[in-house]
Amino acid sequence: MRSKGFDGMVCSIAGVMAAIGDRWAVLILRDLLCGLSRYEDFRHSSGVTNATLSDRLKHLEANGLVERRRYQQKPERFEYVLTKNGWQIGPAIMVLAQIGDRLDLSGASSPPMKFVNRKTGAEVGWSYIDRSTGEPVSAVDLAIEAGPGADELVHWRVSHAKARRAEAKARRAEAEANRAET
Amino acid sequence: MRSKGFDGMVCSIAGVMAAIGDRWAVLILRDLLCGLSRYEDFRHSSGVTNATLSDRLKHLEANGLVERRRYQQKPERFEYVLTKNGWQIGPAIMVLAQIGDRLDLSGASSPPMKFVNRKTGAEVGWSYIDRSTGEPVSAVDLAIEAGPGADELVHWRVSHAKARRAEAKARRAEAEANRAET
DNA sequence: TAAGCTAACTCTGATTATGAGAGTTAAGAG
DNA sequence: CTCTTAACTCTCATAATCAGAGTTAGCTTA
Repeated sequence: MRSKGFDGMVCSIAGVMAAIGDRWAVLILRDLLCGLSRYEDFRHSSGVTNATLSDRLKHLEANGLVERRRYQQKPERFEYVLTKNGWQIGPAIMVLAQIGDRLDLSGASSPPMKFVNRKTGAEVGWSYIDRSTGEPVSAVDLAIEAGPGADELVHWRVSHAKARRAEAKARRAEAEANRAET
Repeated sequence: MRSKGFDGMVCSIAGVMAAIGDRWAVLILRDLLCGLSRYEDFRHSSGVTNATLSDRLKHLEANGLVERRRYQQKPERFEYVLTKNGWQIGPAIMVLAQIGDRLDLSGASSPPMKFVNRKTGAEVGWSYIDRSTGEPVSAVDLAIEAGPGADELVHWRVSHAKARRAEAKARRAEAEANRAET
């Protein structure tokens, strides 16, 4: 894992990606969320190689997302379980799965996995919501702003993006004008 | 990108991760969602190196998430914008950001970015919802099942996970019994 | 007219990660 | 005494990444 450049970034997204590690780790997390817990489970489930799996488990452990613990002595055997923090990654995996289904990237013609309410059996999805009212919010109404923890780069990103959108709008207006002229 | 093993997997999560590419691509996607669009924007924003950025943009384009287009001639200059499919990745990035904030992985003491409703200014979050009723669903009620597109491996994963949970339960019961004995 | 500058790259060479698979350890099973 | 299982570690060839230099084409400033 070449995390150079990811360390020291002020960005929640970069932070989570660094904590996870790479795409193999995402598959391990998927398996952990399903309920798998052993080295050989992960190997069988995702086809990851020994060196990579071993490394990724250590990384997840070092980042507090996974806990390694002995489940038997004689011979010693270990399993891996999600920590409290590790469970927090769940929603990201679920959203990823549903995006994959929608964009038809699963490799199958219909969803290989589904998420259900274990009490009612109903299918579960997700939605943007207004944090104060709890009302659903449409994707088109979503805007990104600098938060209280923003550093200079984040401010640059947000304001520069605004400028880019303005430029694009101006170009569209000009193109429109040119078309009207002819 | 060593995508060996990711090709041919029947898994929506692996599919999206393969389409995205790696964590640098996630940062590029973040920037695109913010509104940045040019090569130098991405470089400045994420600190990615030339070779990697160039490669990642090509990969995203090849996977239909990003479109490269000329925005001026003399000299020729290009920009990158999200395609319709590319916009679908948005929720994943947002969820990732909010997880990072909650786990305090942003590198700052408070969120560097926030998501708001551009109409009302209210902060936007997300929630699990029941797909038929639209009611919110609690994370503890969420269960993963094999879907209609599941192949043998997915079925194995789901049923094996169930077995693992049963084993863990039995071990806990035994440990409980031992403790009661003494 | 020449030297700088900008945007969007490509190229190079040293370093680091990955994939495939063989080997290790410790214990129980046949 | 050999086989099997679980959880790894080791090796080596190959592929990806980093840092930074170079390229191209048309401005712009002196």
